[in-house]
Amino acid sequence: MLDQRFDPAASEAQIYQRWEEADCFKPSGDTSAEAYSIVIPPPNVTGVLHMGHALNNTLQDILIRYHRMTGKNVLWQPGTDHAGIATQMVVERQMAESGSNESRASLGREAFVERVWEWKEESGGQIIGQLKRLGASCDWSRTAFTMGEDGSDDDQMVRAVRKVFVDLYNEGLIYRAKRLVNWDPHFQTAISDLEVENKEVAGHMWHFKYPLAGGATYTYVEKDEDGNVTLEEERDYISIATTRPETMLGDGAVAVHPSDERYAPIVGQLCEIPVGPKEHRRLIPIITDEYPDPDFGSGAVKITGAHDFNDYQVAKRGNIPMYALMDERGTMRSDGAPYAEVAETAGRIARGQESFDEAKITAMNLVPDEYRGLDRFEARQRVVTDITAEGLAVMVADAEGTETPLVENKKVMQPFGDRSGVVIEPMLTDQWFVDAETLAKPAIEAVKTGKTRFVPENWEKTYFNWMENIQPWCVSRQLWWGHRIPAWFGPTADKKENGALDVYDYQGQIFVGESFEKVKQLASNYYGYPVSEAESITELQQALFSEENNTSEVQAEFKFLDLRPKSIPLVQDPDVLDTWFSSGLWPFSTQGWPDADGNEDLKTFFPGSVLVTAFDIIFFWVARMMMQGIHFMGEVPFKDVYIHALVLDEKGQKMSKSKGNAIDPLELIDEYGADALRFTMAAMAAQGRNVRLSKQRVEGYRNFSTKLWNAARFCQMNECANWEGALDPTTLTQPVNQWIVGELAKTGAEATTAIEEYRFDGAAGAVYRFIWNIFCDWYLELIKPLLNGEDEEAKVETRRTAGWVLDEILKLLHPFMPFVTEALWEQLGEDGPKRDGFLMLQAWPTYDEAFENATAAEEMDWVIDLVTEVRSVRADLGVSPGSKVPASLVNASETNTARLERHGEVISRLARLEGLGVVEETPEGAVTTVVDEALLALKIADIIDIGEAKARLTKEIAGLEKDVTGIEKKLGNENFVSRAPADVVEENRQRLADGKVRLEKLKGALARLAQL
RNA sequence: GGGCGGUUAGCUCAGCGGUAGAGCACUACAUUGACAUUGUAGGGGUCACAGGUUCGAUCCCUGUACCGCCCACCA
Repeated sequence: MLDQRFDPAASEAQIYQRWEEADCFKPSGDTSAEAYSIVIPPPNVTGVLHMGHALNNTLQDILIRYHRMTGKNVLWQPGTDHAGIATQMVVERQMAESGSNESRASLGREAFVERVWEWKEESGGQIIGQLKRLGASCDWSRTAFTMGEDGSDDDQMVRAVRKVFVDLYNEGLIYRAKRLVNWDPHFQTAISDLEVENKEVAGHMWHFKYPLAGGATYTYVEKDEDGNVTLEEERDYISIATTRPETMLGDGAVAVHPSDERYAPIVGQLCEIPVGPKEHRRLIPIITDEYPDPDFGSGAVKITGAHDFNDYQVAKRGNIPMYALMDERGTMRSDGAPYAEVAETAGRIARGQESFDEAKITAMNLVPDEYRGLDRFEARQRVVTDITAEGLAVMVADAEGTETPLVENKKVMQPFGDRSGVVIEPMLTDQWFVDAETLAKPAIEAVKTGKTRFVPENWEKTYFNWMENIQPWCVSRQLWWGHRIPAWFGPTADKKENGALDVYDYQGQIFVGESFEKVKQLASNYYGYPVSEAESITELQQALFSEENNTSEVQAEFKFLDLRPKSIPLVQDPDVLDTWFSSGLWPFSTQGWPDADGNEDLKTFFPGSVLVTAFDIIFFWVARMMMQGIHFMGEVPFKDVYIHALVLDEKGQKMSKSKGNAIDPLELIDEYGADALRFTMAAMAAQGRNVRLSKQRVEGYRNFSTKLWNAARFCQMNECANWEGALDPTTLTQPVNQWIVGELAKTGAEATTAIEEYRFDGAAGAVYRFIWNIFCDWYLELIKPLLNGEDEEAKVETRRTAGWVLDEILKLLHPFMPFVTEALWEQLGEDGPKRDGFLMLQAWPTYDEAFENATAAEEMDWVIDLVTEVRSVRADLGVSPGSKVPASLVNASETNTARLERHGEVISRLARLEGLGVVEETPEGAVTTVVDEALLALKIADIIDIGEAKARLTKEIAGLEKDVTGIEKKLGNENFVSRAPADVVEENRQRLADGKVRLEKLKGALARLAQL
């Protein structure tokens, strides 16, 4: 006998364990069956399950369980992501909080990475355990990790990443370049555009005067739209607006639009940056460029190529030097020569008296001595203060004529690191870039031609928009935790005819290969000398300088001539790859690529059937998988991309720990069970919307599972449970049984279609309604008389049908509520013939047309309508619920007379009636109502308020009259009759006829009431 | 500035060219009879606004207003 209710806390883990031990999650291996595969979006290895995961993985598990039941060879590929920045951050924070003196720096690279591996081993199982609690039926024996087992050279995952890097490099699709990139001063690494969040913050716009060189002046003229002069004055300066005064120190020019007549007289002249020691004021040229907007601000823009993305473009176009001002922590540089000296050089460059190259500019630190080492925001304040003190701020007069510096308070968009939260600084650095534009082209094409389909479709637009405007992808990170870039730097060297080398710098030459062994070959061919691996530049320097190697004279710094070294030292790039670089390979790297022996799985399970993810990582992940998948596999990585909503709190806010509004899915599982949470996720997963989660909703679905449990309990008590074999609907004789199997078939079809179309809410809703509103509310009530009756044949048939329908219900509900359904499947099976294995491995139900019996459906609808009508009348007229009311059906048709004979007992029972039969005359003292063609008479006139009964009828008549009038009007409209589809017209005629008949009867009933 | 989406019952949301729906909440009644994590009945909506297309619009089109989100370089 089943317990009173299902206890998720006690059962779920145990059921899960038995599935797992029985290898239920593994692919069937039946290669004759269609393959169905999904790769899990790998959660951060050290992460914890949040509501987004709960939704994401519930939907995947529904698909996986459904397709597994349909007999496919199903793989749900699990795994975790090493999550470079996030994990490194966690471990660093732990060390800081532990109170020990250890830090990343103190440990050094090797020990620190070792520590992260330890942390991965320690906490990496947590999220997987949590996914198991949710019921995720992944094949855990294949659990993958984006860094492989141990990150060693021969690890398959590592080899996959290296091969991709090397191949792309050799194809010219990965290159190293000095570019302006987003720099995170907190983590001290470059990050990609996507990892930057632009936020609007309160800022200021300062206006400063850049005096013309040598006190030159010009006539500044402003005109309105009609060309009338509105301002004309002599000026000895050009006015500049900036939100970032500290970057003035690195200005290389002032730019104006070529069409801007105001500044035409001074284009080509020099002006002075109004900051820094007076005696070393730096001069910069006034140039023209298309970039400045003459209508914005003063129309003149300072150009700081090394600290602003727009300025960078202008500087590149105009060959303007880009002076870097900050170090990797975002503080003002304090390296290099004293300011006076550097400013002098810069001056000569500006006047065209000295040539320059990239290396030279990079080495120049133009931060005045007194600002060196300052934090960038502190420096900003100092610059503003100093300029203002000198009277070079643009002044504005108030109403009383008092002049104050012009400082506009305005909202400015500022870039923040999505992980660090600090202001991102554009920095000129050497980084590795992927030519995303080239890779994007076939990825765009694949979606255009439908090889990959977005569901819902509208996300294609988002995808196209981003892909068509894609920028080079910066893939190098100055972190320690991640895939080390397989590139080695060696000295730039010329080979001389005598076989000796002239070496010009330490690491100008790049060798890319999958291992040092391969690179060694490349490099020794290149140099004509053996090569060795050095740990660092220092080591490399020492090697080059060492006596035994250096047979030459050192002519100048960085130059070694006539070198005949025993070996040439190479240093591996210290940087690691962007996490998404390896995540992008996930669909095939998890299937054994690039190894030949991995190809069976690869053939079977690649491409994936569908990728299930939220829209916030379309760019980060989906796009990258598309690009890398198509490039390396020659095929799209998945056929469908199902984009689901974000989980928000009840108020529609994004859940986050910091806001404190996060609901922990594990707490919900503890409280209501995984099934309830899963069903909530499915029911709320309407396409293209956000999911607002409330506990109440989860509680409601927990109640649903209890409802099912009790229905099963009822079946069990009545010996309905667990009958063997299939059910042949054509052998059924009882209308109620014929009807329920038809309703079940409809539900099955509805649920199946909905799942196939990724309408999880539709599928969940269909099953929910069938179970609660049809099976429990009606069917179980309707069969009670049969189960308790004398007719043995009918009893057997009913037990059999009820038990069979219940089993079918368990199958249909299983993908949504795997635990309670599996528990019922098992426990119901205990009394009868043994179950044929786990529910989760049963075949998904399909039903042919024989299950639908229209006659039985009409009959049972009539029964239900009749009962409902009586209940409604009774409730409205205040008849006490317990009392039995004498009732009869007046002038019923033959059909309904027969129906009443069959179902009179159950109708009487459900509607609390007695003496129910068919009569020809309306009995005395009866209140009547209309059911179908007949009048239903209830002998309650003496116990109710006649006024209320009248009111009830009057209201119904009024409503019906409104309907009838509306339809009459419609049918009176010639255009409607002639243009509307025939079936719609016919339907309306029928409704009108039915309505009129009913109306007449209701009016008759009201008249009769009036006589009482 | 560009793009996407939303506006339907008190709340959260489905629906979608032809009778406006669900869950929760609310109201009334019901308790030995599978289930109070329950049952029965009920109240509640000019489907944001304005035009248009159509025999017919909550649904399609155009515009307006608010509300979200994403992308974007205005110093």
